[in-house]
Amino acid sequence: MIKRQSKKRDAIMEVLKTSKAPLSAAAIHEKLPAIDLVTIYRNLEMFAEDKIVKKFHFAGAEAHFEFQSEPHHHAICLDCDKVLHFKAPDKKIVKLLGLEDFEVDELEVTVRGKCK
Amino acid sequence: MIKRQSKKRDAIMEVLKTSKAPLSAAAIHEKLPAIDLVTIYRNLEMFAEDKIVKKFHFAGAEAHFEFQSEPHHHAICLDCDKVLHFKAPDKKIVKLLGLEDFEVDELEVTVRGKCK
DNA sequence: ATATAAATGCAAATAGTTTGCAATAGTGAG
DNA sequence: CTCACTATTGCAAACTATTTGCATTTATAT
Repeated sequence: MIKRQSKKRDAIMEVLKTSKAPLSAAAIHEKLPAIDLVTIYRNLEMFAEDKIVKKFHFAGAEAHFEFQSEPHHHAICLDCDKVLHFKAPDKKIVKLLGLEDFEVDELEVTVRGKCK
Repeated sequence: MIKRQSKKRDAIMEVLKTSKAPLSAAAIHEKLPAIDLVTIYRNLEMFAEDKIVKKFHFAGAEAHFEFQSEPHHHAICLDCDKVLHFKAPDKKIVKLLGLEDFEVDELEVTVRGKCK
C-alpha cells in the first residue's frame, strides 16, 4: 500500500509535532474538528506502525499518541496529571536491571509522583 | 463502606494469587464462570483501590490485574508475549534518572525484548 | 431473629476504537 | 491535461471493554 500525500494527515502530524504532551485521538479531534475522528484514528495507527509516533496507555485511560522526536521517558504528576518528559541513561539502567536470559530491545521508565 | 466477607471475592483473589501472570477480567471470568463478569470487575477495582492488586495497561490491550506480593517490574517478550517479572534496585535507578523538581513516589520499569 | 447495608446479577448504558462501504481525491501513465 | 487506479476520507454501524442502575441476596452486628 503506497502512501499518498494528504492534507489531513499532515495536519494531524503537525498537531502532534507541536504538542508538548501526548494527545488522545479525541484531543486531536478537538483541535481539528473538520477531520473525522475515524480518520484521526486511522492516521494515528499508521504513524504508530511506522514508528513515527509512539502510542501509550497510561493507567486506565484512552490511548495517547506522541510524536517521537527522540526517545524519552515519562513522569506523571499524581496531583495535576501533567506528563513531563525526561531523558535517562538507558544503557546504564538496563545494566542495573541485571536481566539474564532476556535481551532488552526497549526500555520504558515511568515514574509517578509530584511535580513542583 | 465497611467490607464484608464474600466467597466470590475470596475466589477471585485466590485466582489472582495463584497466577504467575497478570490476568484480564475476562480471563478470570473464564476460570470462574459462575461469577458474573460485573462482579469480577467490581472486586478487581476494589483490590486495586486497596493496593492489594496492581492494575496495568499493556500496549493497547484490556486492563490486566496482578496480585501484588512484592513490588517488581515487567519484561515482555515480543515473540511470545510472555510477561516475566524481575526486581531491580529502584532507589539506584531513581537516582540515575536525576530528576529535579519532581518527587518520585512510584517507579515502573518495563522492558520489551526477547526471552530465551 | 431481625434490621441494616454490602455484595451480587442482570440488563442496559457508556466509552473508546474498529470496520464496511460508497464517495472523494492524489498520483503516475499516456 | 486527462484518465485510470487505488489510497484516503466520512458516515453509519459494529465491537470490545468497562461502568451504572436497580432489584435481590447475603453477611454481620445487635
